[in-house]
Amino acid sequence: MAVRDALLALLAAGPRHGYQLRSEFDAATGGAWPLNVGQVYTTLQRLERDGFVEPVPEPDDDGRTPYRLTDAGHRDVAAWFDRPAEHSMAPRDELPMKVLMAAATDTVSVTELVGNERRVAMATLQDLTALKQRPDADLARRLQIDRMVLRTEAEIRWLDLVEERLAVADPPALSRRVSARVEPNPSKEVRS
Amino acid sequence: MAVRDALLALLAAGPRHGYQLRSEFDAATGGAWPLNVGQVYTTLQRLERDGFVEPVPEPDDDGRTPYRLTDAGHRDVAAWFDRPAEHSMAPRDELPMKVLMAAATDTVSVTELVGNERRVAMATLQDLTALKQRPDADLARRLQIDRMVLRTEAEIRWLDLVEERLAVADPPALSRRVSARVEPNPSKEVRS
DNA sequence: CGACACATGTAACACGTTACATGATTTG
DNA sequence: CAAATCATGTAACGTGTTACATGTGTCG
Repeated sequence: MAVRDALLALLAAGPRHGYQLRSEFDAATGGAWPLNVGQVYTTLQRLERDGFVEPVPEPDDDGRTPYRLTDAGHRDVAAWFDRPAEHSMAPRDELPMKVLMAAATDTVSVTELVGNERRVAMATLQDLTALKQRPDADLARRLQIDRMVLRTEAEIRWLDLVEERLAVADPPALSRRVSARVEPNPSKEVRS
Repeated sequence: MAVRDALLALLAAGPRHGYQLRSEFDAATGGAWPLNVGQVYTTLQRLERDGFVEPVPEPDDDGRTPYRLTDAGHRDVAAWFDRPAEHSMAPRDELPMKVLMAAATDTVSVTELVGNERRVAMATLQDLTALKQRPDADLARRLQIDRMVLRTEAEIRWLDLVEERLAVADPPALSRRVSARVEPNPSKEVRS
């Protein structure tokens, strides 16, 4: 619900029309994650359907109809800002998913996978520091770059950890095989 | 496409039927992110529609019909494992979204928001280290906990950075138009 | 004039997710 | 027997996302 929440947040500063929301969103996020204008209108419709926004009764001078928050909308924005962001257990992320599946299925070499990922991550790190050097970036952009740097460093350290714990029984094979190898593998798991 | 990819990866180890995939998924991810069985069947249908899996011609001894990868499916899994995980610019994440929107709209105190988030993050950190102590966790679970620890630490450092850069012109006001109260917001329970 | 930004929308689809319906089999 | 687990599926919804249609105003 990222887009939804973001639009509500922007509307908390006052009535806006669709196109305006798009440009303010771009400005706020520093241009990363370009937002398709159509999505703004779609989301706006859905928000109206759910009673969080409403069109301003009297249209603009130029026929544009700005939207404003309803009371419910205001409450929703406030709640969103108050509620701390979810630090999900995040196995949904692609990287841990890959690592766990590689470890579980034994169809790919975990060490190779980890090695690749680490190499890519370190390259990313270099790109990021290069980006940070350039002075043309605005504040939002720079903050996001910093976040990516910290995140990538954490990811690399995690990959080290994974290797440390999983590399034990993994042969240093060069060629990977992803093939159907049937193996009676009755794993029972008890949910906590 | 996390679920989709994960199921394909599991099927790379050999034909499986729906229920089996669910339990293996749970086992592989250590039980975090419980997967609704229905979703397995839904995803399986979509995968069949797209030509990545197919039901095994001869049903099981007990009438269950396992699915297996097609050639396209095998190629897809291999490609998934080969392709390094997307390190997205990730402004879609809730935390940076909140911070950037707060900074952009000036309807909430950024410092308060950052303070809250940091407090929550540090509480999470404590919960996580407590969880790590317990010996009942399997490998997958422990790896994910470690990842969350590293990630949370990175997030905290980022919040420090944000404060450093944004706190300049931000008055220590207590209430704004959209309140950002500090509720008795004790250590949020980490999903166990 | 032609290109381009402004501005609004719709249709269609993908994926994730939950709730529900329905049975067979096992087990206390 | 009753409850739990195994097992399969469907219906419905929500958000994100893209492609497309359409029109106005502006500026070189």
